[in-house]
Amino acid sequence: MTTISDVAARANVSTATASRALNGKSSVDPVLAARVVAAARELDYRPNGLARNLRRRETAVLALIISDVENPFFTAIARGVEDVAQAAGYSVVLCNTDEEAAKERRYVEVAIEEQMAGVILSPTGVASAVDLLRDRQTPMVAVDRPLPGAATDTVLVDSRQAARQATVHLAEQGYELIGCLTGPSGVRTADDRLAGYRDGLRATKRRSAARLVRRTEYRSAGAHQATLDLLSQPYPPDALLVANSAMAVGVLQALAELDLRPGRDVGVVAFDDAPWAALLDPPLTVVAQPAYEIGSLAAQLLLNRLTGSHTDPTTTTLSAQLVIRRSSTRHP
Amino acid sequence: MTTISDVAARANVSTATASRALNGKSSVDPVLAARVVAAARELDYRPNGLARNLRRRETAVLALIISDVENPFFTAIARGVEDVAQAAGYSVVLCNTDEEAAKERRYVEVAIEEQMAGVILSPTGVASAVDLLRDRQTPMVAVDRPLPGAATDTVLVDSRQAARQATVHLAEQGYELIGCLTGPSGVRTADDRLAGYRDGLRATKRRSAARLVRRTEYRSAGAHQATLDLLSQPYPPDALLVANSAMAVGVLQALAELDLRPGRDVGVVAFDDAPWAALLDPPLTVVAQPAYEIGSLAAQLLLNRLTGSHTDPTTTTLSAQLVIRRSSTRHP
DNA sequence: TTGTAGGCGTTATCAG
DNA sequence: CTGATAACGCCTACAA
Repeated sequence: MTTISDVAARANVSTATASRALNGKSSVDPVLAARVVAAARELDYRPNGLARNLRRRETAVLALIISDVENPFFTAIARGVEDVAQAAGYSVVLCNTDEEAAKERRYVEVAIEEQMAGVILSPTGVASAVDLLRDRQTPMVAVDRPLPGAATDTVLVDSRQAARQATVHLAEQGYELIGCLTGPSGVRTADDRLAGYRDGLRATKRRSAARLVRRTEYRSAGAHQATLDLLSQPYPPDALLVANSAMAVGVLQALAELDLRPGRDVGVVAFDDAPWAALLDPPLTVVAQPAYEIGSLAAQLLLNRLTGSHTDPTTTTLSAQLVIRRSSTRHP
Repeated sequence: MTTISDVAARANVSTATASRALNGKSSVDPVLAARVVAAARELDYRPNGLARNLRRRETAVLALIISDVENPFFTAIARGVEDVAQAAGYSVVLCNTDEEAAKERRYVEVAIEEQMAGVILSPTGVASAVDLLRDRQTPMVAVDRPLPGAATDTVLVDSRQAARQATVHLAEQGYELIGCLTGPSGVRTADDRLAGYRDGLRATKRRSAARLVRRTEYRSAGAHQATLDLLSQPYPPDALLVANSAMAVGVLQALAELDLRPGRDVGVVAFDDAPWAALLDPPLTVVAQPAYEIGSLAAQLLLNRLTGSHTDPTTTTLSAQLVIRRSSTRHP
């Protein structure tokens, strides 16, 4: 490994001058600077980031800790984060928690130990991991889900309002027994979507019934089973509000197996506008969340903190958009 | 920031002993060890990974450099990598190149500068970035696409054979003018799929015609346009082989706009078995690639190198599976 | 403008 | 088994 002192030696200068020349910081005699740059090129010198960061006590790396790399909602967030971070010279490390508090904690520890500059995370719920960051005053932004103690910049989507709107929409289409399939209890977005669903029922003078609600993990398999379960009841729901797109896959599979057609037999609205939603027959009505914007905004907030802004933490709530397609209208 | 010497001081031992106790390496008097551990806990000590890695000259982080975080094929690879890496105590950094050689190079440089333990990448084609790794002898595994010079462990899928098989399948279903939509020239998987398509035509005594082939980037928008283009010709194709699932979205959109029904009007087979493929009407025939296995195998190979295996580089070619659904059969 | 020298936090070496 | 001490590679006072 060639080090800066190799470069310095070859250029016949001190390591200090070499460092200065390479970083373009303080003023260096152009002649010497040229010699240094030439030497560096000849030796194919690459700075050792570890040493540099150890010295500078910071790393130009941001951690983005999310609960599912395979969920398009989160990968869209990742793009938003990455575009902004890149532009500012930061790299982004994507970490996958699988909704497990233990993994989240582990990744937070990694972020701390590697002295990463900041963390963007969608908290799994339990606050434990976050306290570590708070204690160390590592800049942090919460996305998608708020943090309990919440002296933290946060970017959310108004899930509850969106769920309410979707539910009202289903009611207006004439569906009577509207069911809801949401994520695990304790996961804030799942709770919010359920609350919004109940708001919607109330607004349209419907009674909410526990038998119309199922909670599973935010994945296809659970939703599939839950749907079969819901629809095998005596008075099954004639519409479903589904809390994310992975679950929607399971729901639609189940409906197909039961030979029920979305829209005609069972109204369906799902969160997240996946690229394939419009391809289905009938096309799937969705609640489109501004995922890319969440990511880019979160990154922007984090960068502001990194450059020393000491304003009070803000919470931004973006709104989602109901995109009505035919899975939620009474047409056959 | 509390350092190891704080811990040592509080436990009344030297930093050396503290380090040993904390790492459980060499044998330490149980009494002292206990004091150290207690002190560390009381001070909420977190080791500084930078310093440790600088000293150890290695980092327990692997870089996974892929061309598109939003492509389910790559996220599935990521899971495979992550599961294996995690189990071995490594963290995984996911980097997104957007198929741009410049970004690839940048991430490779980051990986080198941060002294990451190894790199798994799906090369964009140009070899430049890879040479950096070779020169430094950073352990590396190529996935999905081979490397030119190729003294490197590689995990591939037999795209060509799979494309051939898919094409033959379409021919056997009675489609006469089979077209092909593939990725950019120079991207190996795109070239292979095209070659396999031509193999398939040849095997079924069909002539290949340039007018039945379109190449665009591996994304939905380009495929959409290309499909409109292909089908607006005098003698349009009656079947299409599509090189990935993002492109399939664009193709299916275009078909819907033209009021053409997959299977009946235009046979369609696409690479990658996305979770939604079976939900479409008609369900989409796909070439399922073993993405998770690619990732886990690649990670395993990399870990072997890290632990000092000096065997010759291997190239593993996994096979893909044609999953026949109704988009490629003549039923209406 | 340049060079010298010290330290970032850890771990490895080598005496004791 | 323990403790000084010397690196790891880089950056930055400080002095020249």
